[in-house]
Formats: sequence, C-alpha cells, structure tokens
Amino acid sequence: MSVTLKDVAQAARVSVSTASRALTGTGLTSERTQQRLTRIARELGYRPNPIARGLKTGQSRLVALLVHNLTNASFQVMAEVVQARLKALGYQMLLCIGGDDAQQESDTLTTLVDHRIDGLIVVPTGKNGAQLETLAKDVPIVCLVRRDDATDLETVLADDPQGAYLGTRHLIELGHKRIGLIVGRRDTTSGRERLSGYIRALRESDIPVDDTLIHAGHFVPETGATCCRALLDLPRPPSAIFVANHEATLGVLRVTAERNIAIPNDLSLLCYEDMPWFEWHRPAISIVDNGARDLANLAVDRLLHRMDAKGNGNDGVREYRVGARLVQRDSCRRFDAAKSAKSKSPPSKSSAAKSPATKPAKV
Amino acid sequence: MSVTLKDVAQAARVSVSTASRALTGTGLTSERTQQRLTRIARELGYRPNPIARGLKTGQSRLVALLVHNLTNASFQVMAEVVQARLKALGYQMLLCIGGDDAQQESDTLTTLVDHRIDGLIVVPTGKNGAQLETLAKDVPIVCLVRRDDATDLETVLADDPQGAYLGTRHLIELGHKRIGLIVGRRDTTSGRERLSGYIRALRESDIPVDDTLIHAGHFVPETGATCCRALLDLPRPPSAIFVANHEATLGVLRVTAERNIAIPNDLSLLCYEDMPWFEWHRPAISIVDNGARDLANLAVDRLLHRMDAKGNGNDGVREYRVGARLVQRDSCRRFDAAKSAKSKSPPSKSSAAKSPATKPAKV
DNA sequence: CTGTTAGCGCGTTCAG
DNA sequence: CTGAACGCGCTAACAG
Repeated sequence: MSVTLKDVAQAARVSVSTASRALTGTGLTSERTQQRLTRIARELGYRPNPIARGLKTGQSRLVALLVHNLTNASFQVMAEVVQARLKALGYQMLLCIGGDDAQQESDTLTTLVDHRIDGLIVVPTGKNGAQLETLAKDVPIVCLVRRDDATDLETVLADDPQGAYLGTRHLIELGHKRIGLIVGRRDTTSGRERLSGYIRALRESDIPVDDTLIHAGHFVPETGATCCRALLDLPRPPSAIFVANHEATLGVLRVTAERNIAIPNDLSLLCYEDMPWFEWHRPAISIVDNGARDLANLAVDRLLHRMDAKGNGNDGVREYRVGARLVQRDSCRRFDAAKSAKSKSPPSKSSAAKSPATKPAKV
Repeated sequence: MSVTLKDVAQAARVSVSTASRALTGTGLTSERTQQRLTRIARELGYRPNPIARGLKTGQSRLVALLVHNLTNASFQVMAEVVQARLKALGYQMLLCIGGDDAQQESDTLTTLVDHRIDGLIVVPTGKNGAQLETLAKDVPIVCLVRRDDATDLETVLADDPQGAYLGTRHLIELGHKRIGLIVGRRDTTSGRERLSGYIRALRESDIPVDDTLIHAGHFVPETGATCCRALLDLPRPPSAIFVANHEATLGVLRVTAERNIAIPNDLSLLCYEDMPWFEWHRPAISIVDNGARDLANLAVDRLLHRMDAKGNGNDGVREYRVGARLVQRDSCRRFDAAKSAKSKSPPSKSSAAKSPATKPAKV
C-alpha cells in the first residue's frame, strides 16, 4: 500500500537502520549517504508511518485541544489558532468538545492519553483536578482560560480582573454611575474575577456598589435576557450595562431591541469577548477584548516549551495572564445625568423610536 | 508507565494472545476466562494502546474532518456533530482547517493519511480531485457540502436548488417582484445551484430575471456590503434581498443599519444558513436553513457505512441531498406594490428613521 | 479453547 | 560510519 522504510533501504542497498538514521537526520551517517537516502526517499514518495514511529518513541505527533463548545467565539479562534500553529510544526490537532461537563471531560481525557497525545491544552471544568494532575505526569498539559484550582498546572488566563476594570472604568469616565453588570457564575474563575474588576473600578471612583445592579448567571443567552429585563425594570434602571458574560450577550441585545431601547442613546452597552459580527452590527458594539488569539498563542508556546523540556519542567512560572483591551466602537456614549434626569421611568418606546440614527450613515 | 496486555496476561496466568482474544471479545475464548480477564483487566486499569493496535490492524480510530474554517456557522455545528457522533463510537475526531485553499488542503490530506485515519469527511476545495481520488482507495471518504467534480466520491450535499427556490418563492408569495440576490461565486456548486433555484422560482411566476439584481461574489462580509449598496443604489431598488451567500450576511446587515433601512418595513431580508444570533436579533432574521446538523449526521452515517463495508463499497447511490427548510421569522413582510410606489427614490433616511418598532415589543 | 510464533514499521542498542 | 538484531504493544496466523 505505501512505501516503507524497508523499501527505501532496499532501493538504496543499505540496511533499514542506516536508512532510518539518514532520514531522521541524527547526523550519525556520512554526508553522502544522508543526501542519497533523502533523495531516493523523495523519489519513492516515502512517508514515515507515525503509528510505527509512535509505538517506538511513545509519541504520536498529536496534540489535543479540549474546549467546551464551538459556539463561543473565543473557542472558535482558539481552535483555529491552535490548529494552525500545530500544523506548522508537524502536529495534528485533536479537537474535543467537553460541553463544560465533568463526566465528558473525564472520559475524553482518558481516551486522549490512550491515544498517547504529545500534549494537551484544556479549558478545564474544574471538576477533574485529580485526574488532570495524574495525567500531567505523563503528558505536558496547559490549562487555558480557566484554572483548575485542584491542580498545580501551568495555566494561561485572560486578565479578567483588569478587563472588567477597564470596561467599568470606561463607562464611569463616560459619566455613568449606575452600571448594570451581567456576569458569569461565581464558581468560575472568570465570573469571580470580572466581578472583582467591576467592583474595584466602582470603589476607585467612590461609586457605591449596588447589588441590585449585579446579576450572575449561567453561560446561556437566556441569562442575558432575564438579567437585562430585571435591570431595566429597576426603579432606577442603569444608564449602562456591562455584559461580562459573553454567552449572555445575545439575550441582552434581544431585550433591548424588543423594548426599542436605542443604543447608545438610551442605554450604553459594553460587552466582553469579541465576535466577528460585533463590528458589523450597527451600532458597532464596544467590547473588552479578552485576547482569545493571544491566549491561544501563548498556550501553544507554553505547551511546546514543556514538550521540549520533557518532564524536567517543574520550574519557573506557573500562571500567565494575557492582558485585556478595551475596544471602543459605537455602543457606549457619554451620559449626562442632569439631562436624562427628566425621564424617571425606564426608556419609553416612543423615546426610543424617536431617536433615529445612532450615528450618521457612512455611505 | 501504563499497564499493558502483557501485564494483564501475567496476572491472569495466561498468554498474551488469550488475553487479547478475551478482551477484544472475539468469542474464541471460554466464557469463564473471558469474564475473568475482563475483570482483572479492569482491576489493573488496563487500557489498550491504540497505537500498537493500529500498527497491527492498520487502523487508528481516528477520523478526520476537513473544513474551511470555524467562522462559518454551518461548519461549527458540523464539527460539533461529527465530534459527538464519533466519540460515541470510540473514534476521535481530527479537525483540520483548510481555509478553502488548494495547497493547504493537499498538505493536510497527505499528513492525514500518514496518520492512517480510518475515515475522512471533507469539504473539498475542488482543486485536489486527483489526490482525493487516490486517497479514496485507501480510506473511506465522504465529501460534504461541496462536490469535487473531478471525483466520483460519495457526497452529501445541501439541496441548494430547492433552498434557493423555497426562499425566492416565499418572497414572491409575499408580493415581492424585485428581489435582489447576493450569492456565492459561480465556480462553487452552491453558488451555481442557489442561483438556479432563484431563477426557477422567478420563471415559475413569470417574473423577468433582471441581471442587475443578481450579484455573485466571494465568501466574505465585504461582498455583502458592496453588493447590498449596489442593489440599493439601483434606479429601481429591490423590495427584498435574498442573501444566499452566508458570509455576506454581515455586510448586508451593516449597510442596511447604516442607511437606517428598517427591516422588514423598508426592505425584506432573507438569509441563507442559520446562525445562533439570527433568532435573537430583532427583527429575528428569516432564513433558509441548509440543515447543517442533518448534513453532518448523514455524512457520518455514510462514512460509517463505508468504513464497515471496507473496500467493497463501490456500489449504491453516490450522492445525497439534505432538504432545505424555510424558517420564517420577522425579517420578511408582505410587499404592497401599489402603496410603496409613491416613493420612487430608495428608502430615505427620514422615512427609515420614522418607522419605529419593527414589531411590537413582546415584553 | 489455548499457547507459541511471527510480524506490523520504525528507532535503537550493540557489534563490527 | 554501518549492519544485524531486538522490541515497542498488539493481533493473527499456526499448532496443540
């Protein structure tokens, strides 16, 4: 079926071992035979069999990426980045989808080590710490986006405290004082950290933290809708909403559209984690960019580092942070407290309907 | 490091082959030893090594999915579906991203066969037909979404002629007569087929085909913007636009937003291929659903079929179609030609701005 | 029904 | 510098 090392060796009238040495470039062969073998291998269209090689070396040239889903925009770019980087290095990516489920994660992990993966980048659920810790003895692991608190694994995180702080401060600087926050569950790293950044920014500006403005929920669009309604129905609704729960964004947008709330005129909206259509949306949605691309790149870097250092890598830093960035687009605007004070009630349909262009047409 | 078959055999005081037979369940062992071996294998935590097994059997329990990207919503759900289905059957998915590039596709294909994948589902670029044809001799292949005309491979396609027909007819039934079409490049199957469906629907209703209403372009958002502007700037602009080029949708939405064109009041909009946020968007965007989920499922079914039939499968049907469905949401509305005839000029900003709610708030 | 033997394709000793 | 031999873990012939 396919040409093997033996074929090459025979054609070159040398032994398989010589052929092996020459082609793997161990430098333990004469320059001449080396070149000769490479040439004839190419002529024959020889391709080493990774399976056979793996059986011998214990490696597979396979690296796994385990994420929760492909709906989340960050996971999409991470998958693309990891795949691209690895391919360039001769690795293939095994993409696994764990659904943020402990059982699925556990199952997946065991079959992955079965396949003798050379490395693993995982967004942990946080519920299989022991297993991860065990696996880490056999294969280099890098945690991404979330930390598994039960482990001591190398971890690449977004700088969520900073990101939430930057975003909140931005809104404050625009004059907002009542800033609604829709954030992730408190039992996730990101949920906690983004909340803390929000609070820090508020404190720094001596704005009292109003618990009724803070909603933590599951990572689904419905959360956004529910929380957004709750926020808008407040006696004193916020003038800005910071959606720091990425998945909730859709729900928020729906509710604001349904209620004909003009963004940013009636309400400023700041979201977390970019999506391709955010900048195509009108108004283009301002975001705090968590740096998915850089997170993925760094995770790959760290993984490769550990794969090179094979085993003796229990040194050095263990946790990395990729800074967040504020990307200002058109969904946040200056809030004039005095001016809008006239309307006590939540933004009425009529007022929303009356506000025409959120910005002048560009074309 | 990990417990091997030998370990199990020793513990059970049998030969490796007996152990192998018992555990693989060939039925060539006594009931007793079978159960005994299974038990002690479990106790020892034995996990078969797929690499070693693969070297022997020539299989890898690896199935590859090669798509163009993960930005396209259809590819996302396909990846999720394929991964889930395969995992349930003990296979791992190798996800590769080819970027719709001939060279990348070619490279990827060769490294995939190197890894002795047991099967391949590929969205072909159409430029590596010969290579695909060759590979197909060694490994079961199913083409998805696009056909590679240079090959005779089993192919699972969306019913694009039907989908475009359904969509166009829907708009016609709503009273639209000038229907703009933004569609994919003519050198792709989907591009051609969707165009044909559009034309058929028009013909059927005796509506003349106006070439100025038809725009074919590359699969990028910019295409949508450009084409949408061209359409709107026509002396007699369309009353509805059918965006049958999925990637172009973003561009169209931007332009309509920029020009403050109220959907569906000023313009009906129908898109192709669903995205999660379409139904969260306000107005919720009506679509022609290409059935990405079912396409993926069918592709997996067919692939598994061929993998079972190993080699002797040059029989039976070679091409499948997954029917399209019209999903009516809120972006299309009845067009009253007489009433709107008063405004000859393209929808003006003022008129757009005046139209408030696209539909009554639900909440 | 079971043990023995022989590779799968490759890397890696160990002698020349 | 090169060839011969061995084994990675497992399955599949062949005997018993």
